[in-house]
Formats: sequence, C-alpha cells, structure tokens
Amino acid sequence: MALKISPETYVNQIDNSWPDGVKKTRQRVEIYNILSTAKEPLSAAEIFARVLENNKEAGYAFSTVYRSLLAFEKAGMVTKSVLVSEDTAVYELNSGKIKHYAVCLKCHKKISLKGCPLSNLRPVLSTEGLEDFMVTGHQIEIYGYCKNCRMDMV
Amino acid sequence: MALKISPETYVNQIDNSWPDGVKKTRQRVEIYNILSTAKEPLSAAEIFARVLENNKEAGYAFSTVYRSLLAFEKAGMVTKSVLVSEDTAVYELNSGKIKHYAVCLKCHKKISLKGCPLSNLRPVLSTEGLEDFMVTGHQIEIYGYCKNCRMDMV
DNA sequence: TTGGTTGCAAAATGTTTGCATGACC
DNA sequence: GGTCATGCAAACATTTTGCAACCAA
Repeated sequence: MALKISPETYVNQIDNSWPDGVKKTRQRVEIYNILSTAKEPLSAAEIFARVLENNKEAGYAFSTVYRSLLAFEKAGMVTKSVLVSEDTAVYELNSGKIKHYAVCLKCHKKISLKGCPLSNLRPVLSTEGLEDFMVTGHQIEIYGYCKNCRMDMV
Repeated sequence: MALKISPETYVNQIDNSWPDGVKKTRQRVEIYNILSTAKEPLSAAEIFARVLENNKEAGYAFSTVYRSLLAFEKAGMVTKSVLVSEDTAVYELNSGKIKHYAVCLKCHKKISLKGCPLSNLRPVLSTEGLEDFMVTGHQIEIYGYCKNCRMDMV
C-alpha cells in the first residue's frame, strides 16, 4: 500500500526515466507511452481504449491497466488524482512540473492552471500536529462551469 | 446536475440555516444534525451508520442519504470532497470557513489545515482561458503518512 | 529458473435509478 | 391534494482479486 518514492524524489531521477524495481513489460511500456503523449490526465478507461486502438487483436486485460498504474504510482512515476468533477480517477506522468486543473462540471474540460500554489502552502503546513507528517503528494482542483457551459445554462 | 448556489453564496445566508427550496423532512434534518456535529467530513456510509444508531427499528434507506446529500450540495449547504486517500466521497457542512485536510494514506486520520491557500490562488486563476470560468468550489488535499504510521513503516 | 506480471472471470465496492408508497407544504 | 421524498431492490460503473499461464530478468 505504501508509496515507496514520492513524486518529488522521482522527478529528480527523471532522466533515467524508468526506475529500477519496475519491471519493463510490453504492456507497461505501452501504457507509459500513452501517458507520455497525453495532454490531459487520463482515466484507466481512456488508457484502455487507446490500448485497444493499437492492439485490436491482441488480448489485453483491463486489470493490467490498473495494476500497471498502481505499480507506476508506487514507483513515483505517476500521480493519481480523484476529482469531484469526474466519476473516475485520472492519472498523469510526473513530468517535473506539478499540474493542477480547473475542471468544468458539465463538459469536463480541463484547463491547466499555471503554477502551483503549494509554495504558498508552507504556512499551512506548519499546522499543529503536522510537524511529522510525511507529505508524498497533494491535489488541487478548482471546479465550476466554463464559459460555454455557463452560456448554455441561461 | 448544475449547482444552483455556490458555497460562498450559501455561507452568506447561513443564519437562516435552512435554505428555501430544500424540503425539510425527518430524514434530512437528521442527516443535517449528524453533519453539524461531525468533527471531520463524513462519508455516506459513516452518516448512514450514525443514522442506524439512532433509528434501530425504523426503516431507512441508504439511497436517502445519497439523495439528501445531493440536495444539500445543490443548495450549497454541503461540500463534497473526493480524496485520493479515501475510496469514497466525504461530505461536510459549509460552516463559513473552508476547510482542507492532510490525510494519512494508512490510518486515514485527517488533520485540518489552518487557513485556505485559495487567497493565494488568484494569480493562478488568471490563467489564460479561465477568465470566464465560474468557480463554484475547490478542493485541496495533502496526503502522506502521519507520525505514527511513519514509525510503523520502519 | 523463478518471482513477478498478465489474461480472464468473478467479486467487491460505491453510487445511482425505477417504481410504488408515503410524507410534507 | 399535489408534489416531492422515501424505502426497497435492482442496476450500474469502477476497481479489485484469485488463479493458472506466461514472461522478463
């Protein structure tokens, strides 16, 4: 259950982009490639759909996607987010810069926020009782309605 | 689907604590009371468990909890959070001050953060393409391992 | 070789929905 | 009285798991 490496640790070794301890298989490489070319965080279902596009005949299991993502997450290669605005978890590669999104509750469009306010979180992290808390990750989500969907609502 | 009132709007009318348009029923009042005395955000299952403690014999449906929470959410009375560190959504009353938590991935203890860094988010919200985005809410989650669970891991 | 990984199917979990009954305003 | 909420059960969607066969190291 425990994450072995925090995203920050992984980012520092992103040059040798496949960490030791994560066995390289055909399926995992493919999932990794899909994530690395994605412009948005993807759900397991979306990843699976893209796998099937490439592997029409080859057998492929949904559970493999989940298990691979779990392995990636444990290794700090991938960050999982669970958003109020989505009904499924989404995953993205730890690229070095942390990303957060504003997500439309209606059309689910994700607008990438510039920067991460975590730097401003340091005072927040000085909360009493949090001194010995080992932070391995965080997520920030802003939700609401995008311009188009706002207009539709009127 | 659309939230009618944003949390901020609701907070301004928290004195008359039951908004018009939300029908008052025995079940909803009970759920409201449970939320108002909770020290942490609760999942639907946790709320349901507390309901059953009070109503051992009376019939009560799980779906009522979900439907009531949805009604509360639409009315801006309640905020729903979906955390990486939990496998279920949690709900809390909009008390006027927005709360965020650091959650232990192992024991699930929630440490309430002091303050909300959203004020520092204004520059982030000036992202291109976000000018006309109507923000109805946000969630911030910090996850990792608390002091006790860190020690257990060694 | 050998332990970890995969495919498959089934199970587990959390949440939503249809419908008849019942309660609120 | 009419409308909306509830109880119940069944449906749904997502995610997890058991197990035998398989593959990478």
